[in-house]
Amino acid sequence: MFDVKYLRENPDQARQRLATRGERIDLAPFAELDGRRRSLLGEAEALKAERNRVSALIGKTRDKSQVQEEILRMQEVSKRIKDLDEELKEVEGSLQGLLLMMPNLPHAECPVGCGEEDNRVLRCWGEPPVFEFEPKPHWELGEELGILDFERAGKLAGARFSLLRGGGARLERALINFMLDLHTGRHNYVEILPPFMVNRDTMTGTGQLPKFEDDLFHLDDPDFFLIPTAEVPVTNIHRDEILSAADLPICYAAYTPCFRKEAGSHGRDTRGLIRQHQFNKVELVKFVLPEESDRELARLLDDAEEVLRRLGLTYRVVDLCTADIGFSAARTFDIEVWLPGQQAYREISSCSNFWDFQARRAAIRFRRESKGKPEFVHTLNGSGLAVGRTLLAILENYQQADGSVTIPEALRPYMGGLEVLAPQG
RNA sequence: GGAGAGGUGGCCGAGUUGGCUGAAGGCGCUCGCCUGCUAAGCGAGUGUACGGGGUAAACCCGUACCGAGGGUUCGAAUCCCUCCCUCUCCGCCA
Repeated sequence: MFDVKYLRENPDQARQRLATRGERIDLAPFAELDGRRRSLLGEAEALKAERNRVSALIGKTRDKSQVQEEILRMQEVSKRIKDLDEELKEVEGSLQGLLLMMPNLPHAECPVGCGEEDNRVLRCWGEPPVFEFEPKPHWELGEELGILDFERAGKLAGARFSLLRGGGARLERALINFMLDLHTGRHNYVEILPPFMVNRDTMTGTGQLPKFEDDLFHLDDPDFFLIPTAEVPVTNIHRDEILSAADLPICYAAYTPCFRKEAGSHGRDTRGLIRQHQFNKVELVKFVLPEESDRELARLLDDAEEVLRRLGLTYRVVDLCTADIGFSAARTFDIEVWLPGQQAYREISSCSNFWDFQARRAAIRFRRESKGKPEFVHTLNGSGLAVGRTLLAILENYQQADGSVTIPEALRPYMGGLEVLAPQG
């Protein structure tokens, strides 16, 4: 969310920077509401000061008949205050609503562009494997191996669900453990296992609400949402807190399932594990000093890349342009893994720096010194990695001519020493 | 689900015949003094947000905040209502 003062003092700059996202934002309503708020506030507060003063006087007067006139006058003042407060509440509600719908400003170094085609490939790692045969897509491999069952998942739940079986289920579990062990053991993240359902405040803190409610699964009875990513509960861990600078950076790694409606992507990636209503992900989240956030993003990105390097999967890193970064992000790097079955790079991780955008919404602050003014932290997060997509990448990249799949070296300890997923596995 | 207890500042903990309590007291923390070092001791300070003033930092003024929201009242941490959360007992359950 925006700093109101920044918006008040630099409306042109804000509009220009937002325009690079492809967002045309009219700041006139903001200026209007902001002005009204301040004038209402001024009047209401002056009256309250008056009332406080007179009420104290009335309190000190034993003989209330002497202040009868003042009491009557304060009755009127209180009525006026009530009216003003109601109007103020309305104005502040509109103002807040407006601010909550505005996306973050892009980072100054974020490439300016109009769409996906303007994203910049920063680097590539590994070589796409060469096959002596026609590589299959993972859904064929998985079904032939008996480890992936989309048909029965459809019976149980519907489209965009999957069911893993035997070695497939184990591989998914192995990947989760492998990723968590790597990040907690070698990259110094603290493991978190958060709630998978959260309330509205939590969803608002990270930016999913109010704008993207349609993308979320919602429970009516208690007003809960299924998390679309661990970013949501984990970032909100420190909502409404003032941290000490000495505690920063705080780095968390969390495995959670993620639930997304995928509204608006009908017909896309309908086959296979790419786009599911429910998928597993290991997420990395950081709370850092503002001046460190660029560097911390580079580190977080490298921590996520390390998973792919250890698994021997070919990937590239893409610097998303202003038109392609998410609502809350100021800068985003995607990691895309090579999928032989589709002859394409596909996103497997998205690592973002949110600056103080989420911190403002969620009131996550820190103090440099014990007497210092609280400042907003910068929050970062990235997938490390999307587990289902990692599993499918392994299936496609490690497939053999006979339809079996070799288990990457690094995962074997997590697979009870298993080296190959063979048919009927 | 049933019965009861409770939610106050970083923490503990006063405050329920409404009024000068942003909030006693203690702990913690910060600065200064003292001290051979440490500890103890002494003194001072120690919330946040918003609005206004100040070129600005400092600072000053005002308003709000005692789980959340509403009500009563000239005035509410204190009274009333609704909700949320925590704890205890019973039931149920992994």
